[in-house]
Amino acid sequence: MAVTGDDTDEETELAPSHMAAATGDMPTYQIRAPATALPQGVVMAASPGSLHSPQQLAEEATRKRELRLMKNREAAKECRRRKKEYVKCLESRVAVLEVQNKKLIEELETLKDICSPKTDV
DNA sequence: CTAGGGGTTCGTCAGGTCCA
DNA sequence: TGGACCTGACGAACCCCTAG
Repeated sequence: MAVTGDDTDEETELAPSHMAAATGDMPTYQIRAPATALPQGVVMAASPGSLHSPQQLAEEATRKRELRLMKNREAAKECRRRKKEYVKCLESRVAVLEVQNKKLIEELETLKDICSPKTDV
């Protein structure tokens, strides 16, 4: 996300969405992706109807768990990537606002100089 | 050289929200 | 309401730096 000099748009794609998740005051910064592509190598389950023996059931449970862990692993990576991006975005915004603030302070000082009564020396 | 402290990254779990 | 998804929290592994 390129942040240009005086870019002050209020609604970036990373703007905090609906609410603070779970515990906190930290805003969320996610956009629900419409679809998640399965990582390579993932084989979808056989139809449940084809399972018979306890061993097959156990294998299916194991396979489901591994699939879940893999998906969560990918989700965690994506979540961290978005968070980094969000933090970068905030930092850029801070930089922009600091520049703005500095300019305003300078302007204020200039106006004060102009408006204040002169003191003779 | 090495113990250990601080920082980063990663995988996992738990608990929350969202949606069919 | 159950399953999918998201994310904070936590611990482990790793790296780098520094004092002794």
